[in-house]
Amino acid sequence: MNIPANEFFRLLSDETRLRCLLLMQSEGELCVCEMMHALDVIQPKVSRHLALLRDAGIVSDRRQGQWIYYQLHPELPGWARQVLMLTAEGVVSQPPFSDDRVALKDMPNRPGAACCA
Amino acid sequence: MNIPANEFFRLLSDETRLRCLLLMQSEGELCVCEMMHALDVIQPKVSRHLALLRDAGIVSDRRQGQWIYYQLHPELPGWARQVLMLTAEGVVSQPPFSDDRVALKDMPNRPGAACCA
DNA sequence: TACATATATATGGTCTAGCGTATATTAAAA
DNA sequence: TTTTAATATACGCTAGACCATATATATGTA
Repeated sequence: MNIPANEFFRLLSDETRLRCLLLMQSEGELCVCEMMHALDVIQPKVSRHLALLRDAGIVSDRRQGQWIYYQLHPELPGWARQVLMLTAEGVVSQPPFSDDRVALKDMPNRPGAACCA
Repeated sequence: MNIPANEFFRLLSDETRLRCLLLMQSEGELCVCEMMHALDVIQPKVSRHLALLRDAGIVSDRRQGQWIYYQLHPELPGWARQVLMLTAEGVVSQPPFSDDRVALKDMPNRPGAACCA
């Protein structure tokens, strides 16, 4: 990816997208239904935002059965990845980000990745 | 300042604002006319964007005579300042950011700060 | 095949960000 | 005090972002 810096930041400027990104940053690969549950957000909303991140090359996706898993794109430029790391360090202990990780852990029947990936 | 992370990124998502911020990051305090010249952008545009950054606590301003100098806010949270540093490292060698520094150096009659601050 | 689950996309609407132009404000200079 | 320079703000406009609802697609299961 070679997204302009301001475009990268534009994609981080939406709270839903930022929550998804920081959650992937800390938890690794996640499917749509996991993010729906963690953020308590309806499905089309999560999907739409993930599609924007995918189209920009910020995340990559992979289908496994009926689920589609997203993760930070492995080829994300170093500075962009570090921006996400630093941001995570700066805000993970604050809501809503802190709550998202808790809600994810509490999710019943999490699909495969968590147990048999 | 205690701006939410996504709001911080929203403010970095405009190219004009990001150019101003990265220029302040590398050059320190700058007045409006210096940024106008460096970015080749009309005055109300620069002013308006700087006002948004000031209102959010990302930059601070100081009047000296007829000029108003802006700089990254001294109390910017560590993670936010580091995000700017990393971004600068990642993109300063690319246009338009690279050109901005050159254009600033070439500016004739730069006001006080550069010579007698 | 028919149905259920997971995910994606299309649609129409509202709200806001950014723009250029015009004007107001403030300070220095004449 | 008039004028000039630097900066700030107001205004009307347009384009795009985001939303919820509805629907389409793809996979697994009965």
